[in-house]
Amino acid sequence: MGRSPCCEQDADVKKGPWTPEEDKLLVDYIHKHGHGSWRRLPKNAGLNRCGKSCRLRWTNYLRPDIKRGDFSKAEEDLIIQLHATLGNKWSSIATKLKGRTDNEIKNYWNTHLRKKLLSQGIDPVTHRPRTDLLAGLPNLLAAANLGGAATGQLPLDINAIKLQADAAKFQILQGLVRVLATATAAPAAAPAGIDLMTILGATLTPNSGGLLGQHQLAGVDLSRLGQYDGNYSLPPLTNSSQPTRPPMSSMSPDGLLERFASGTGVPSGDVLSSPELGHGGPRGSNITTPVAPPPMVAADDHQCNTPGGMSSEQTPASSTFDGLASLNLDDVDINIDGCWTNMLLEPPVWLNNNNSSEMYLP
DNA sequence: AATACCTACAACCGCCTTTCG
DNA sequence: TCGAAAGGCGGTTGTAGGTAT
Repeated sequence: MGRSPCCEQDADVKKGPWTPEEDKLLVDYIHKHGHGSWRRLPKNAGLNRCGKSCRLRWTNYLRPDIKRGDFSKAEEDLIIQLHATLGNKWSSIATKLKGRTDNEIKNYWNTHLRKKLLSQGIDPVTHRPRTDLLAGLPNLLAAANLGGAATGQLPLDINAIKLQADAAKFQILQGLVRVLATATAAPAAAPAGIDLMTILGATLTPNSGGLLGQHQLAGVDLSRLGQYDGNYSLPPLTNSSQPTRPPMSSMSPDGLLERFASGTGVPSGDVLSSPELGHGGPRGSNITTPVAPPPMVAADDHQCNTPGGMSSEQTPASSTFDGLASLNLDDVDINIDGCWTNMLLEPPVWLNNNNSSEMYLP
């Protein structure tokens, strides 16, 4: 227990990238003698390296059966599938991918697959749709409002905070948009996933100190709620199968978020102006909000009400800002001069096929 | 052209488990 | 049975090359 590093006793061993000469010495020695004891190998092979370093160099790079080059789609899918069941057990995953090393798979995961999943709105840790987008809302809104407070005591760059809050709000809004958009089509396909309605319900219901006023339920056909099976999943963020729309970057989420945060509700057809927070999007950019999905779960769902807004789904490995850079904002279906109907090309069937106006608040 | 920033990946570090005398 | 040595694993860091400003 508490063993010292294997090479600590020899401070002169070389570290850093291997040279071709060192590689040759190592390969030649192993071909002749096998690796035997890794600790004794460097001395026997004439290498000024730690045995552990030799082992890693051999197993991760020099071994003849290592397959190099890009990962195929099949390999990608297999890694994702295995990671979903095994977690970060890279060595176990590597045993299923012939010729790939655990280190290579781990690196590929961290540099490619993790980002890929994030861009699709999937938590790479849980392999389930991300919930932290909504969970972080209260704190981020608080940060955004710092600029309006006459505190003046903190030596913080308020503009920087605003920028951060703006960026986060865009992402949060994306999450809301996707939740709302998904809710319209979800009954057709409802694979296992998080309970988004639970999240929205707990987040938005007035009883839970949420964001929306109770009266917003008026006009919603609650009898159709049975169509919701509690397992809506998020669609990929970069779904661009819909007609071209103005880029999201041309509108501001401030108004919408402010309304959500205030608990005053958003009347149907209500055109929200942006500058509530004083640093919003372009002047005159308006958005019209559809009704949020009705709260399905009562305020006794404490998951989203805990201090700090952390849900049990959230992990340190996926912060609110993760994947922000890779998000394709231009694919978010929000129209600056119209309403969100463009993003809801399909009728809101889960509420009422005959009268889409029920999607809007009175 | 110079610099800053980003990305990918090889390599290292430290802890845990297994093996062996 | 115990403890040290060795191997293995996952997380993290360093760096080279590419790209943007």
